[in-house]
Amino acid sequence: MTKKDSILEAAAKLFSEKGFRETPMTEISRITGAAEGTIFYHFKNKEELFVAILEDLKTHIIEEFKSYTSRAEFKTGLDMLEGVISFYVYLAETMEDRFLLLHRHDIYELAEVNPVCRGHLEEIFTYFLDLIEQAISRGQEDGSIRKTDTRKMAWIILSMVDGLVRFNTFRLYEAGALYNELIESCRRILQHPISPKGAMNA
Amino acid sequence: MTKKDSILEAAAKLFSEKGFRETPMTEISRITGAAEGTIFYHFKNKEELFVAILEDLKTHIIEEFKSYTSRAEFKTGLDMLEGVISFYVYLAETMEDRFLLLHRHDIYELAEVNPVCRGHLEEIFTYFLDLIEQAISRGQEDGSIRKTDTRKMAWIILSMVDGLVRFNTFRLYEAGALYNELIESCRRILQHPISPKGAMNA
DNA sequence: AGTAGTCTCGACTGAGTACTCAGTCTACGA
DNA sequence: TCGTAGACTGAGTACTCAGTCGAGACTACT
Repeated sequence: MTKKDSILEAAAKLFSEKGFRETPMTEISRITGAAEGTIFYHFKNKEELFVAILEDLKTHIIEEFKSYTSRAEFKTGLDMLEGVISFYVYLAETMEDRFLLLHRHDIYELAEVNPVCRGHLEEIFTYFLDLIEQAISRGQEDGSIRKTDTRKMAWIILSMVDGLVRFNTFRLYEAGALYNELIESCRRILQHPISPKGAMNA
Repeated sequence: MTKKDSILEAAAKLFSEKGFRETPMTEISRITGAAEGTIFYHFKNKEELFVAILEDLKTHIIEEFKSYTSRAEFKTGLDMLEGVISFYVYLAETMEDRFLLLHRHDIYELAEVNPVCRGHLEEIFTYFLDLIEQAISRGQEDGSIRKTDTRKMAWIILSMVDGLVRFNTFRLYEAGALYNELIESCRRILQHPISPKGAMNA
């Protein structure tokens, strides 16, 4: 692993755990064994290092989702939705440290003044939303999901899932224990209301 | 208004807008007109000032909710739930600046090392959860809400509402536009599934 | 007027902090 | 063997910030 990579790795961990402002460059230097000058040799300043980390995270998350959706097979749109949600929860658990970055305020503050940062952030959320919307549309076609404004519903679902992940991250509640309720709730929000089984044709 | 009060007010605004670490004491001093020494006369250190602000926020939020629930009249548990949610959204909008404090990471980090801070934070969330749970229980008694684990459902509802408020705060989406969908979704999650109208007796 | 307690002031301290820069090291081609 | 380009170094710089301190103002009571 190159010095640059180890700087990225260590900084990602520290920025997630402690925050951007709270992480001194000296600590990144200490942990990686790279001199402080080396960090500034590779990254113009601290902010640019942060944005580089965010870009990596974006690429990684999107790749993970692409790999998942390409290998999974969904019978219905509702199945797809459940799959996507459970993969979101799974990913948030397995890469909790890096997901945490998305729940820090740092990133949203920087996004307000740094268009590159904002771009990456929007790409991540747009990707999630598109995926959810895609599942909803498909479900509306095959009859597994009732007719609604797909974008708005996608926002509602994402809010719920991400809100839960966030409570979990902050140790206010263990999201794992609510997983079944989460899926069940999504189903109730989107399914046809009439009967528990047997889809109604559109 | 006393110097102490104006310090509390200005610091609350700054901590919410810019964050704890990002707000220098000199700025609080500059805005209030109080000397730096005065701030440290009233508050032992920056952290104690932060906790004092959180305590005020807690008291204020809980009072607002108490006042609301005491003057509102709900026909059913489901009505009460809708009322509580809409009041949450309303409060998050009208006191957006102070609500923002609850969506910053600062507070959760401090809560991990400062038990007083943690106490206040838990009190706020416990209050919300209890209120939602109370509405659900009442709804289960009067038949407007189906039988489920009330605490778990309260978490789900809170996640959804708070997740949406958070997206709104971070300017990723305007929550107002999703208000109807939010209420509708809660209703779908909690109502009996069989028919759109006419409650089923327990 | 005298005094004690409360409150306010702001220059000052010293511990950090991001970033710089002059120079070293290493690999490799001529 | 030498020249050179790129990776790397770490002491140094300029600056920020939480917190201190000694002095003085205001108030209330004797």
